[in-house]
Amino acid sequence: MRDSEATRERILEAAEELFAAKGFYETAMDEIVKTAKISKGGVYFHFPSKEKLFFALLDRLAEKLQRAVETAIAQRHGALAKIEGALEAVLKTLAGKRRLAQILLRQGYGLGPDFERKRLEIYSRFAQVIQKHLDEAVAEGSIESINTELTAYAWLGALNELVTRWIYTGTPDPLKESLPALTRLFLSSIGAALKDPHPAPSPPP
Amino acid sequence: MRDSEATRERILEAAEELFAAKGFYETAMDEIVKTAKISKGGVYFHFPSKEKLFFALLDRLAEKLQRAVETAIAQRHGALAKIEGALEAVLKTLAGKRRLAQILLRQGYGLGPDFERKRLEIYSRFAQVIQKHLDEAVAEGSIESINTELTAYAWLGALNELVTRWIYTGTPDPLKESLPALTRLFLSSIGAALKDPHPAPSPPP
Amino acid sequence: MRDSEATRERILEAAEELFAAKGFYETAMDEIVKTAKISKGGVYFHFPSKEKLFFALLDRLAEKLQRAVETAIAQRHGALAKIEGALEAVLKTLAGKRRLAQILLRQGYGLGPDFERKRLEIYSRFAQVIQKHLDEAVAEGSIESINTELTAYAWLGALNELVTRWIYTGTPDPLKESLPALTRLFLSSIGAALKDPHPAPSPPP
Amino acid sequence: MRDSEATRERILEAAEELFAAKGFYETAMDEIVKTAKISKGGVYFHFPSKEKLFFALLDRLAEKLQRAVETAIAQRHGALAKIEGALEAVLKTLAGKRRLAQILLRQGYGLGPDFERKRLEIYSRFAQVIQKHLDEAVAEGSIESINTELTAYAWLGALNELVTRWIYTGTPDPLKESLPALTRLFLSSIGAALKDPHPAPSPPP
DNA sequence: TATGAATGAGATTTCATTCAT
DNA sequence: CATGAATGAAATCTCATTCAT
Repeated sequence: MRDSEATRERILEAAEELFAAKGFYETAMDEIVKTAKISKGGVYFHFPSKEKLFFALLDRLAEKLQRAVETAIAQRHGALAKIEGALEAVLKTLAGKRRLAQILLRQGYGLGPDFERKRLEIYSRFAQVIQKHLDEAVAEGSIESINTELTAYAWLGALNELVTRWIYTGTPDPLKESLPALTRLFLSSIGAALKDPHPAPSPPP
Repeated sequence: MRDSEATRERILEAAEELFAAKGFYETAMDEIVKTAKISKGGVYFHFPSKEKLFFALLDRLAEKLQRAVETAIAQRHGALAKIEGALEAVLKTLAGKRRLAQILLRQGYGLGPDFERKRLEIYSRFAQVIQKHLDEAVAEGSIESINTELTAYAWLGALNELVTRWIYTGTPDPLKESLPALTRLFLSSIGAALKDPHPAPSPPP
Repeated sequence: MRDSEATRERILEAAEELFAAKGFYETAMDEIVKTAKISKGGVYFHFPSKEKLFFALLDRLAEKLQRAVETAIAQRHGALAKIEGALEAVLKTLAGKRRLAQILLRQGYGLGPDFERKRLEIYSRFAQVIQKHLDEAVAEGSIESINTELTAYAWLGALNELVTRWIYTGTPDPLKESLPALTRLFLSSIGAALKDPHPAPSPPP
Repeated sequence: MRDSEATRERILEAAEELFAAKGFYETAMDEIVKTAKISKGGVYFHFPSKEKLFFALLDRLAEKLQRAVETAIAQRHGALAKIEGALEAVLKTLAGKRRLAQILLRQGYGLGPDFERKRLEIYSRFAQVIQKHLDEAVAEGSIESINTELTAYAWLGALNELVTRWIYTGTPDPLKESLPALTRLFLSSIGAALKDPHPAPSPPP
């Protein structure tokens, strides 16, 4: 049982590496088999098909990201602060894990309806988290009433595009350079102002 | 000579239809051949490979969209108004041409580095148009100074995600429902207000 | 494991038969697949390409012939006798194995530079055996000093042409008729006399 | 009519260049068309098929070589001298025309029975010339009675192999280095001695 | 005579998946 | 649980040849 899980993990690890680098179609099962140092039959024992393996990977990565976001959110108070925290968590996590970002944001597109459906499902989960906190911010009176669903997806798409550019072109640096600008952009878009993230040290009494 | 161009057109037409519906990898050259009512060799006479055919298609569609945007922009005056016009033009064009939108926004992702490079190149063209007008708006004093490049890509990404959802889920309706909300979102994000097309009842004096 | 080797053998057998009869280009992988009673993928599991399969075959046949020659040489004593023995062994082996001869001597010509390189490599191996024994004969004083390298290749070429004619025209019969004449020709060419295996009636005193 | 012949010549020239460099199968009609700066239909107007074009080329080249040989032979007197002259002529001609040699000696092998038949036919023509003069030498009493047919083909084969090596490996230089050794080898093989090719100037009376 | 777009059969190769061991 | 040889459908691409202009 323990061994089996380790094998499964090795397969997912190999698949992550290869899918991230070359995409779903350009990655052959043979390569995964070789990279994971397992046999063909071994892979098919753990995953019934290449597609299912890809989906399992997607779920795993989405969960990872979701956990990072949830942790960040839990540590802050106030809807707007939570939103800022989530944004920061997403960028930090994706910036640190190129492979994760590549698969979650770019792979699985244009691979036919099944893949698209899966991607929409994953994005929905994130969109709902964002939307929930936006709704709370509205309820709190922190921001004006807006179309929170549309806003959530717009943010997701913007993030996706920008992270993709970081991945492929290397610029601008996600955290140091863009995070404040992006946060400001997002908050502006809902009519809120950025709480000074680096407040000057208050003078001693 | 005239006929030759017609054949080329027929191939592109068939490719557009099939790639949009099933994606690059799930579309076989045989199907394009059958749909275009041409022979296999005929396709390869006009396009040296499946990939090159796909890229030619991408270019053609990008041009179409670009022309629509440019026309819309030319008819308006003032940077902000041009931006609103472009947004409307993009949404109108994409909403009316599902296939165009699908290929430009969703296909060609996760198909390996070559495809991604092509996509980045096309998006750059649009981003530059947006950025140029944002820069003008800043210069005019219509909006505050912001990171216009980041904003341009963020908008593109947001548009992409929202249009994708329209395509796959059918809701919300791009023009009637979302255009005002989206325009407001975008303009808010740069600290500008929507020129009230649907004036709210004016408050009592 | 054992079975795998048998399959490989079956493929080589089929390839030998077909390449010999029709040449490299005129033989389709489909035919090899059918003849070997294996699947297409099966062939490609054992040989990465048609060309590699052909080369593997060439090596195998060259080895076979080389073994026959070496055995014949080992059984004789004296450089000249060894040369005669080798000649006889080559003719006997090739005469008995038309397919082997056809592939080794005629196929793989005019198939492009890669093929020619391979052929030159194989011929070199044989030329070196001949040359070595010619050098020994010179050292022994059995024959005068000559350009042994050139002689080795000349003999190979002569053999090639004659065997080819036997193969295609059926005449003259390689062993019964030509062996003595050819041996005499070769030995004459290096200034040595045939050790009379068929003594002419001795002249009257 | 005049133009037509020039076109035909251009096609043959292009075909010669390409077939020599890459072989029959590796040369596409498209390449010939491009090199000859003519259209597809143009080639097919002059030659009914690729195979026929190749054969026409073979014939043309064989004729060229034959003429060189015949000229050389006509200038000498005595069967043995004629043989020496022919040998020299062949080597000189082939050494000066790599492409000619490549096609005549190496291309058209292993391309299936039709090609082999053609090659045998061409070689026969040369063999007959050699044999005729060998027979004359025997009749003259210049050499002992031998199997002249076998000898003719053996020589042809030897020449073929050696010229091939010159072509592909560049060594040894055909004329300067090998001609004397080869001539000696050939003459030895029929029991004749080389007539000093560079006689010391006879002293004045 | 010449053009070149079009044909279409056929070639090699790939690869997800299976299954006897 | 794991192995890896084998399958076979399908994919992309080639290329000699034709024919309307």
